[in-house]
Amino acid sequence: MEDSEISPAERRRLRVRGAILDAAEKVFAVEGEAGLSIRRIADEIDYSPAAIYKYFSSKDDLVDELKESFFGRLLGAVHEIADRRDPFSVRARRCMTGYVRVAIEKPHHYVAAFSGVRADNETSFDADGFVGTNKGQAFSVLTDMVTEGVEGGHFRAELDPVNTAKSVWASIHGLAMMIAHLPDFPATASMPGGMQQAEFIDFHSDLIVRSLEKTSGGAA
Amino acid sequence: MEDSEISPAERRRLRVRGAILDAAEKVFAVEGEAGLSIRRIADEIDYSPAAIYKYFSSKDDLVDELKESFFGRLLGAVHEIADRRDPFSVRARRCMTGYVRVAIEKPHHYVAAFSGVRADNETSFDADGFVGTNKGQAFSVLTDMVTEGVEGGHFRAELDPVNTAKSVWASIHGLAMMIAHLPDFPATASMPGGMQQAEFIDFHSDLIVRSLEKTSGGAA
DNA sequence: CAGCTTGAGTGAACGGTGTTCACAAATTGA
DNA sequence: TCAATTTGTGAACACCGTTCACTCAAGCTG
Repeated sequence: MEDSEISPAERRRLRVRGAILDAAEKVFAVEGEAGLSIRRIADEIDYSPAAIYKYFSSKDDLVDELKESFFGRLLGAVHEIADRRDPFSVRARRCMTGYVRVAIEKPHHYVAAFSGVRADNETSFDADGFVGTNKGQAFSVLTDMVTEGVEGGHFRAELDPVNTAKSVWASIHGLAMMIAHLPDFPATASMPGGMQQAEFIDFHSDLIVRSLEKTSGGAA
Repeated sequence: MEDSEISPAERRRLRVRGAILDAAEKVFAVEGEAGLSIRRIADEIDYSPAAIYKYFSSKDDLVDELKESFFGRLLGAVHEIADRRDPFSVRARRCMTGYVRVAIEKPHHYVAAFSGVRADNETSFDADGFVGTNKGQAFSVLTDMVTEGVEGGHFRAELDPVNTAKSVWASIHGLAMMIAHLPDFPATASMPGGMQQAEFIDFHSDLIVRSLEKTSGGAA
């Protein structure tokens, strides 16, 4: 076995590190970044607050790892959908609905994943290191999909894949954010014609795809 | 003059209150909610931190007032556009581009206006007090526009105004949020075919309107 | 085994936050 | 002028992220 290179000490270290992340994840999922404090994590895992700094250089560092791992899962879900052998039109829709669905499973994660970008570093959209990011990859999945749609003749030929993908991303991002902030955004019981959440996500995705398709004219 | 009901004392009080809000606004616009602290405001206006609590019951209260007043300006701008006598198709597009344009003039305000909703109270989308809110009014402007589009025969007849307006709002909200978080979201110099910001907002709005229109098929 | 080095873990502290509270000062009304 | 109400304050409380000198146990080396 080649993995015997990791010593018991390292294994112990990794276990404690994991415990920190687990505790943080649990609090973060329920109460968001606001409810998460170093002292709280330390309390949860029966360590002193200062101990955490042996494993993470700052709270931001710790939270960034939570965000990245969440975005990794989100990316995985979208990739899994995009790689299926469904007809293009259903695949395209499912990419969007899937994105929103997974994103709002952990609203605090999704919101935080975008909110924190500014303070971090100058995460320009096109800066180096974006393409390698989970976020960057999620974007390239979209770009590929639009490209395929244009080349396959499903989408209008004049659509530039990069800009179109950005627009699509913005639209589904908007819905995800809306639901994350106003949990019952779609289902407004008091308003007539309100939809359930899943139904509305389909509706929204359908509108987006329609805006790209060659022929969107109704029947007849 | 009937406004002589306000005594000099009240006028003084209002002036101090205004000074607090002004100082807060100035800091908030540049550094966002993170950079805003009661002590900082107090410093700026040469008062003690505790004094502020004679005018606002909490920091959240103070910030809420900033957000509401910003959203009021945003609402005013959209209304102003919606009430113009332009042809419907340009008015519809301008509503969206205008919304995004004004929203991203104060990115911190716009982001905060949505972020804080959750903690506040249970601001369900359809709860009482939403229609009276600036946010609620901004939404009804959109609903009216979609209704007009459907009734005027510009939009597909099967579109439900309420759900459609929500979808449209989500899409433009998404772009506004994207730009607020990633300031150079549209203009990716390193990627070929990148657009400038204003150009991209037009592009995005156009896609949205196209998804609603009866005939979106390309030429010929 | 002794001795030394390395790293984990800690308690106390620093500077920061929002907020409260008893108290002083000033302004108002009678 | 005197009482009452309001405005403003300084000190404190409880929290926050973070640092630092310190202890102590584990691991390696001779």
